[in-house]
Amino acid sequence: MKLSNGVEWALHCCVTLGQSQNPVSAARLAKLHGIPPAYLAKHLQALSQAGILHSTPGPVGGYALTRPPARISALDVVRAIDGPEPTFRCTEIRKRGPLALPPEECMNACAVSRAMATADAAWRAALEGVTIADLTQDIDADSSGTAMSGVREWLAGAG
Amino acid sequence: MKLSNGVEWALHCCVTLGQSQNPVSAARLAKLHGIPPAYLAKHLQALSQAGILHSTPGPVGGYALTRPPARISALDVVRAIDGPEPTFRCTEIRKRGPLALPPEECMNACAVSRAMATADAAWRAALEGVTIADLTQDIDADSSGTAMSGVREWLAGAG
DNA sequence: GTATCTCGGATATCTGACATCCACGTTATA
DNA sequence: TATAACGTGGATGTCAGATATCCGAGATAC
Repeated sequence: MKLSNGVEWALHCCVTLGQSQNPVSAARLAKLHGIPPAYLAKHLQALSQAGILHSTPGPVGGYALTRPPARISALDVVRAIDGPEPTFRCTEIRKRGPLALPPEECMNACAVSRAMATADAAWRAALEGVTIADLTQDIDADSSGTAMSGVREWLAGAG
Repeated sequence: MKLSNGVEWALHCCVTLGQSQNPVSAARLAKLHGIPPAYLAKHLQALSQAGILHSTPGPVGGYALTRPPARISALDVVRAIDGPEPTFRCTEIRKRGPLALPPEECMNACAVSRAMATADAAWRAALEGVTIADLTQDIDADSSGTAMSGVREWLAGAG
């Protein structure tokens, strides 16, 4: 099991966009983070379709957050990039083999599926409790308060 | 992100093995659950290497649990099948691009990585709280107490 | 009105999961 | 002792999804 690394890019991009009042193009976001521009564009599209980012076409266009960083959770970003499907998909083993259960006894999810779903819910709850604002603050604290001001300067400059 | 469906098979096989005092061959486990025998054998090998199952070669051989079902957690099985790697791998974005941080400021994990690791720990903790014995009891309750007796009968018979 | 910059969807490549098979060592039974 | 049954490990083929890229549609500034 592996999480798409696009999630990491998307989270960092949301943190960055929280530092800018003007739209930032996909190309500049890619250059700032040192990642492939064409591929990042695909993930930004997903964030846009999920309602996390607002895109403005034309010159001086780009992407911007649709709401304050404190109202965007890490779970929102993960769902947008990785999809809403749970990590575990039940194959309904109990309906197969010589001891297969009749469909009328399989109305609710099987015990294995329920246990995995509970763990999945715990994972999602933890992600829901972290916002882009939290991540921004933590990243700034890690750098002794220089990271975000550096980002703002870079965004203001020519890049 | 997707969890290998071998995890589902492995959990069901552990529940089944908990109902048998004698070793059960991979072929019979596959037939009972209606899944491909050759592929299941691969996963059973992983469970054996992880110390969850004990294998006995030769005729009347097969697999058996190494400890009581109450002492085998769902996390043990997931780790054996899916590997110990966390769901999120940090690409160290902060070391790339024009604002790359020097290595001496990257001694500890970045904020994004920490947030994902926390969620991952919550997921694993939830799985650790569920044992094979719990799953067995739940499956039996779902079937009004007929499922496990049916499994025991099938294992005792020729199959 | 035009040129330019942007997003958006369609397209190609490539890794890893899924699934299978076979030769080998081991063990119980005849 | 010979034989049959079983797990072990490696090699192999197949396929979905992630990775990576390109070009057309649309909007804005000049």
